[in-house]
Formats: sequence, C-alpha cells, structure tokens
Amino acid sequence: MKTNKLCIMRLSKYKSALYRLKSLGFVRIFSDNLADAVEVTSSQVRKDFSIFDISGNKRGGYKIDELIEKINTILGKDELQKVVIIGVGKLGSALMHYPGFEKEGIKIVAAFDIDALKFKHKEKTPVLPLEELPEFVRKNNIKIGIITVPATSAQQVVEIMLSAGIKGVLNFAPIQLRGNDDCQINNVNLEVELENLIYFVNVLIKTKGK
Amino acid sequence: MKTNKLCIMRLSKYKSALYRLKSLGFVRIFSDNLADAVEVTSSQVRKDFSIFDISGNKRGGYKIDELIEKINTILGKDELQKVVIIGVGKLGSALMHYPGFEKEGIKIVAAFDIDALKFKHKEKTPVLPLEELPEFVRKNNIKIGIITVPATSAQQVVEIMLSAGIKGVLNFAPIQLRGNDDCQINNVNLEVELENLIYFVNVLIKTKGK
DNA sequence: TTACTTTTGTGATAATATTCACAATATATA
DNA sequence: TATATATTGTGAATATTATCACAAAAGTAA
Repeated sequence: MKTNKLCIMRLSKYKSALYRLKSLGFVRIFSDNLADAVEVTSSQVRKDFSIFDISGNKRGGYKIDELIEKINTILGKDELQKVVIIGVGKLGSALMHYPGFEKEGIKIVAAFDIDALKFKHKEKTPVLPLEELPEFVRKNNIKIGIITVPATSAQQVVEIMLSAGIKGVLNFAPIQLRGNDDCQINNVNLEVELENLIYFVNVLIKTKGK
Repeated sequence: MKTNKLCIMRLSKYKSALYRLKSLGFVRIFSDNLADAVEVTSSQVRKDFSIFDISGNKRGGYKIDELIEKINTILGKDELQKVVIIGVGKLGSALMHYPGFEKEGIKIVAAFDIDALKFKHKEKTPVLPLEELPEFVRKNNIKIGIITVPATSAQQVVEIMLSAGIKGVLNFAPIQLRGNDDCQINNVNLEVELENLIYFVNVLIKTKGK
C-alpha cells in the first residue's frame, strides 16, 4: 500500500464532495462524478480507492454511504477528535468556533494563551493559561493541537506541546516548524498561499496579454 | 523554464526563511542553510533557483538581499497588492487584520458582506455591501479576492467575482471551486488540512505501538 | 603562485505520481 | 435468456518531480 499526503488530501475532498452529492439526493456515484467534483481524473479516483481496497461495482459505481464510512475509517474519524488551540488572537478565536470542524467530528475542547485578559475558565470552550496545557493534554488525552501564535513564539510553543505529549500540530504561524518521530507537524502558511496565487495571477495576466 | 505550484510555494518559503536569517545578522547564505530552514535538500534549492536563473557564487553562496529581491520580482511583489475579502464572519475578520499580509506588501483594501449589520463605511478597511463589489473592483483595479463565506454561498460569490473581473481567488469555503482561463482559484480547506493531520498522527501512533 | 577546499550549477538518474487502455464484469434491455 | 453497454480495477506506459554526483568556479592558505 503506497500512500502519500496528496492522496490523503484527495480522500478528504472526495468525502466532502460525497456529503454534498448525498444531500442532493444521490445514492450511488461513479468515479467520473467524483472526479468532476474534485477536479481530478476518474482513473485517479479509482487508483486512490484501490490503494485502500475500496471497491465499487462494475457498472454500478459506488454507494455513497458506504464510501463515506470507509473513507472516515481510513482517515481515523471513527471517534470524536479532541483538539486544542494555542494562541487566542483573531485567527485563533475564528478557528475556535469554525463550524466546519464540529461538522466533521472535530471538537475544539480548549484554547490556551499567555494573556490573562483572554482567560475564560467558564466558557463551553475555555481559554486557559498556557502553563495548564501539559496537565490538560494528559488528563484529556489530547493528541492534536493548532498553533495560532505569532511566528516569534511558535518554536517555543511547539517545545511545550511536544513535551506535553501532543502527537500532531497544525501550525498557522508563518514559520516552517519541524516535527520529529513522535510528532507530525503540518504547516499552513497563509502568506505563502496568497503569494502563490499572486504569482499565478500574474502569469495569467501576462499570457493573456499576448 | 519548468515551473509548478510546489516550486513557487518553496520560493515563498525560502523568502520567509531569508528574512529570518537576515534578521539574525546573516548577509550571505548557502543552499545548505536554506534547505535546512525549509526542510528540503540543498539540490532542491539550487534546482529551484536555476529554474528562475537565480545564481550565486561558487563557494560564496548567495547574498541574502539580492536573493530576496529576485524572489520578490519573480513572485510579482514589486508593487503593493490590493486584495478584497468577501465574507466578514470570524475567519474573514481575522484575515482582514492578519499582520502577515501587510508585512508582505499585501493590503486588504476592503471587505464585503450581505449583512447590513456588518457594514462599516468609514473604517480604514471598510466593510461594504456585496453589490458594491463590481464597481469597487473596477475603480480600484483589484485582481485578487479572498472568499470566507459559507460553502453554500461560495459558488454564487465566485460568479459575482468573475463577472467583476477578479483574476485570482483564494477560497476558504470548504468546497472545491473551479477556476477558468480568466481566473485562477486556489482552495484552502481547513477541515481537509486537519483531517490530513489526524490521518498521519494515527499512522504515527500505530507504527509506534509496534 | 599553487594546491586545497568549499560550494554552485546541472545533466543524468532515480523515485514518485498520474494517466492510459483494456479485460473483467455487473447491470440494463430486448 | 442472450446481447449490448457502462463502469470498475489495474498493470503498463508516461509524465512529473526530486536526488545524485561531479565538473567548474571561487575563495583560502601556504
């Protein structure tokens, strides 16, 4: 079985498209339909599925419900995923209440900061002092954390998370953080995303000009 | 010259690392140092540079200032980039004031929404009614827009943006939007990012268990 | 100046990812 | 039931991307 990051990303996207197709009343779909929805080829879809031994019916396509369930199992979404956020600035607060997470069985259970003005011990999703992170992580068996602190404190926060036993980090601080054998770090860099878009828009405009 | 999205992403990352290295007092760097900072191989760095005819000195490495300037030129960052945001929810507001953009010569010049309660005509970064978008885009020569509306209205918003003449869209709505020859659409899907992390954390935990 | 060392720049090579193309087969139709 | 048709599943072929490895150049030291 040969997996890679892009392939897993596509699985997520297939699933998201499947929910949509389901809500439109579809019960079965073909690799063609999914391919359209996610902008890949149909053989890509089938190849991805074959990697995970997902099979459909020749001529009958795939049953959406089964497909969603299988993909969820592969993605490890059988149980509720508890996640913490470190850094309660504007972006952190936005992600704290991001509706897309809850919908996907992902629950932000607490946030942490160093600014006492931000602490909210009694809220449904509390904001706690950063020094309480290790205890909280251990007590609640948290594996995943989101970093939304400034670049300058990101490395420091990672160390704290690592020693608290966090296994996965989604980092929004605009600095490339390094994982290790015990902890996977994925970086989402908003500037980089926007710069990338700007580049391709410029290319587009230039080639159109010709 | 053979470019691709990942290569451009890396250019952005190199630049960001270069700023950091510069602030630490470095004046010149080697492909090795950059490779470390961005977690790629040094030949990857040199290959990326050679694609864009960026050259250094054998044995002397690259001058940081020149490198930053060249990368900025490639990325089309010679002039201030004016960007609009559509959708002033929590995420939209967070991005409106995201400090990383301004630092990179990217300026959010206005935001748009359909909720009259959110309108702020007199702020430095105004929040305007969505129907004013086309006029605003034309008058201010806006090329780039960020979508932070719910998935259900994203497609509709894209149509408006396309007909207003927007050339590039960074879409945060959790639905894959399709660009065309006149408009590049890049999708950033936060659920997908988090699901991806969850998958790899599970893999990590399983393989560790062995 | 000469020998030695370090680092670039890049063609050749290897690894990875995607698409092609078609046999196998399930369903629909007559 | 027999025939036609649509769709999967996958090995082979292709395309893309990254790494290797080393000659050439530039700095350093003697």
